[in-house]
Amino acid sequence: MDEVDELLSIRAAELYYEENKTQDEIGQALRLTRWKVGRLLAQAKQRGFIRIEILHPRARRLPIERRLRDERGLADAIVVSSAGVTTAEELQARTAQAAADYLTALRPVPRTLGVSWGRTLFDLSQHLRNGWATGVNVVQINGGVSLNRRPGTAAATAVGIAQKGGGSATLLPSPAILERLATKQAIESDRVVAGVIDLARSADAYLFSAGAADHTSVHVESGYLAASEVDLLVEKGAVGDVVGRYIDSDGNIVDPALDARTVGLTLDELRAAPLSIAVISGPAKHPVADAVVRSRLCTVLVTDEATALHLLDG
Amino acid sequence: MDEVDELLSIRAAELYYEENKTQDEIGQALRLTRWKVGRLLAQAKQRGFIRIEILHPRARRLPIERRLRDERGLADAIVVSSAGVTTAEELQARTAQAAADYLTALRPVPRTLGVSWGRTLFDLSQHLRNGWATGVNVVQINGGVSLNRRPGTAAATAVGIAQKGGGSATLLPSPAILERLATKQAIESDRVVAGVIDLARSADAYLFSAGAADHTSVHVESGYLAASEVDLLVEKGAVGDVVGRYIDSDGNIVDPALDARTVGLTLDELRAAPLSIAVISGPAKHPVADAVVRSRLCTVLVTDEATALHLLDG
DNA sequence: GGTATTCGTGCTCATATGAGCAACGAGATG
DNA sequence: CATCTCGTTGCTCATATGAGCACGAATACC
Repeated sequence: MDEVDELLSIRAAELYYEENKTQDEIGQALRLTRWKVGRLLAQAKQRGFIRIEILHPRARRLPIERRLRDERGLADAIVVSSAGVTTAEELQARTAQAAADYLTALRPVPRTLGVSWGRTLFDLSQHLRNGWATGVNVVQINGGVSLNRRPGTAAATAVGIAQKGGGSATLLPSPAILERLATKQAIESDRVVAGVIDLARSADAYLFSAGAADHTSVHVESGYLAASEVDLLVEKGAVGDVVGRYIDSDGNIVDPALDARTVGLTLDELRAAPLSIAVISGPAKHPVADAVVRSRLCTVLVTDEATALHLLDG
Repeated sequence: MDEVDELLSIRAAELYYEENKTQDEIGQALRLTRWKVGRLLAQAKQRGFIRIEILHPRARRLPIERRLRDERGLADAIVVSSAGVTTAEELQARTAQAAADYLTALRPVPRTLGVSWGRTLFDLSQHLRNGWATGVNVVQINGGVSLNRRPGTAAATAVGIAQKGGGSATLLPSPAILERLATKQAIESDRVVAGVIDLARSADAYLFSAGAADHTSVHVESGYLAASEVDLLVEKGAVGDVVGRYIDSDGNIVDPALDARTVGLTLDELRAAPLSIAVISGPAKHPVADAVVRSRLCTVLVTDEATALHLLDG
């Protein structure tokens, strides 16, 4: 295709897409046959001169979703468009909304749903519609009594998802991380706690997010970890946490001693699940998202466009 | 249109524009008739959810061009797309290229073309192709011996346009602005200078740009005006200059005494021309562009998308 | 210099899409 | 409660578009 044709294809595209002319009319205007016009338009598209965007908070990027499924072996992928997004909150809200939509449309409806907690999942619980399901029981899969500010978001997340789904929530009455291994073992051997964890193991599906390994982490905010401890984990290769457990870029536990003091489902139990939905968005979480997908911690990923492209490029 | 339909129209748009499905296939996927799908897509478009952009340095914005013609009474308007533009130079280059294209396609070809000078027109002269016309004579319409750096761009502009158009250039051998009125009158009564100005008055078409009233002005750069003098003009309401003459937002001369010392075509002579092409781009020139169009200094405007929208909004 | 090959062109035909219309149903109105 | 009105739906038909094909010109190759 020579330069003249390139210019003509642009002129044709202007008349076609901006002026809504038919290819025949364009042909008359540019002194071309309508077949030539059709070919010019096809070339303009094929060469990437035409960009079509869907501007809507609920818009998804289906081609990227397919690439994620095909190239990264996911059972399903939901990628929200970031076109027109200005703030990080907006991106988070879009992703949470998409995850809520996915849950709502999920068939068969899980009878028991294991959930983690955190900002993203709380947001998700807020975006769910009342009656999104009829009779879904929710069980927490990792410890989560918030120590500092915003107490109860962990509980509110599980309870919210359950109530709106016409079911009830089973909370895991334990801190996320304990200071001493003996305490953790004692708690896990408690009848109630052990019962909840057993129930969590039997869930039909899991829903969780991931945290970045930095000072904004909910673990720091909630007081389970000091900022300096996170720095140490990063030095050991941590890229973020999943259900409270810090992993490196290969999805391996970074600090086994710390992990042993963490209450809840293990990562291998999560990996064994037939349906585990990860909801991860934002540039800060690109490394964790990568680790989660590579190490097959989830079968379904809900994320944003930029994160998805990061996963595909790397 | 209720919320459900809005969501459906987005789903339909995804399948239509990103997955290249037919409306019939989309109907099957979403359990709708193909007519419903067509209507949903039409609504998505009409509500502005679908954005189609043409990404190319030569792309123009025809709907904006039409609005400029219709709403601002221009004989013609060329608006280059600023999609994907990152630097000011790029925008300038696109606009200059579009003006060069316009000149090349102009029919009837002007026998004599009056030109101004400046960065924009120099850029334009560089973008013209050899042989863009056969036998166009170019005449300078305002004084333009550069005093400081980049000497000769004024001459190079006129000569370049003429040579590439198979004609010759007639230069106006005079400074743009003289220090004393008497000197200006003396120069204008010189046989050669008077002849050039007469020729300029008889040109078939004029091509000029406009300068912003700030310290980046070519007049400051060329040494005709001190930065402080420009500040003074701004205080008196100047928004920029056209062929060396400073105007306010209504297109009136800001400083008649200064204007009397400026050599070249007057603004009223320019306004009387049947074809005068202004090439103006960049955010800094929004106010001058407005003044030029409002006061009918040009019949044809070549500009960028943002400037055009500024003219239409205000 | 003749022949083969490739590419672009204009066509036919099948398909996708949009305009316009009649029938239907939900809600308003007497 | 009957009727009216308006908006929605599924349709028919006209039009716009894309796929595939045969031809001819330009280029490569023997």
